[in-house]
Amino acid sequence: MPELPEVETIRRGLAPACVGQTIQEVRVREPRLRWLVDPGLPQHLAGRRIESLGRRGKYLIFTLEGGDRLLAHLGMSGRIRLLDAPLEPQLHDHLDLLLASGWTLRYHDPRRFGAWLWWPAGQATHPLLSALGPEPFDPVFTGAYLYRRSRGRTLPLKAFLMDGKIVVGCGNIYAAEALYRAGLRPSRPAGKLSRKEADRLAQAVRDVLAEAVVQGGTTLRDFAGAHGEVGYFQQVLKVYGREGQPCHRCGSTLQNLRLGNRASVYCPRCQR
DNA sequence: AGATTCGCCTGAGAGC
DNA sequence: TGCTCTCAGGCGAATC
Repeated sequence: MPELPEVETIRRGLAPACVGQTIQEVRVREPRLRWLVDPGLPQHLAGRRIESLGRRGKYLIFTLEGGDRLLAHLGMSGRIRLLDAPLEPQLHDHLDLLLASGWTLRYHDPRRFGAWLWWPAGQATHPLLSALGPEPFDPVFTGAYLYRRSRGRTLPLKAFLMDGKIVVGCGNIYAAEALYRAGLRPSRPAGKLSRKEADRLAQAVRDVLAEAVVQGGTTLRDFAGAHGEVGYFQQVLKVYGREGQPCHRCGSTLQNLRLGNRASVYCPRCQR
């Protein structure tokens, strides 16, 4: 499940093969993704040069010469692989970008929660990005910021952290890990956060995500980078997926509670 | 407005 | 073997 570190890993893997390259052809085999792929997309992209590959939260942004953009989101199960030849597509290989260099960028997504969206240059902001909160590594993302935004909120801290309007990039895995590092219980109402705890939480979010980027993300089932390489952060996970196992810090049995239909593993002793 | 639930999807695993 | 059920979850939309 690609969260910020996985998307960043893919971006870094793709960039050297994409940036400066011309898109020769686009093949859409299955347009029914999160939103229907614009039938005009192949036309829009053919013959265009990719100027840069950026990231905003969990979105990849391909900027083309002239300022038009292509927005991609991997949803739950999306993968992008670089192939040195356009091999026979397999089940769930929904979309290909064929580059003039001979490389093929192939999108694979069994659950089809992902998206590929055309974003014309004339449109200054994209509606999916306009309401997003700061990047976790942005200097504005601080304890003071988290403290201010959490005032008056009653929802659980975990849901608060996973809200992209508060901060981007934190999905179920990294929200759970950050809360463990900060010693905060996932169910705690966000508004009850003290100023000091807000500092700890902001630091924990930054640290967890930064470390995960260094490790190349978390490979639990099938996440892989652009070249098929796996991530290593799963070896660092302290709570996610460890229900019933002992806390690495105090030995207590880790508990799982369901918050808004999502698994939330925590240590009942270390997290208050 | 904030909080909560739903819906979109398929694959893996459990249980029978 | 094969069926049914549950769970996984990003995130926008709908509802309370």
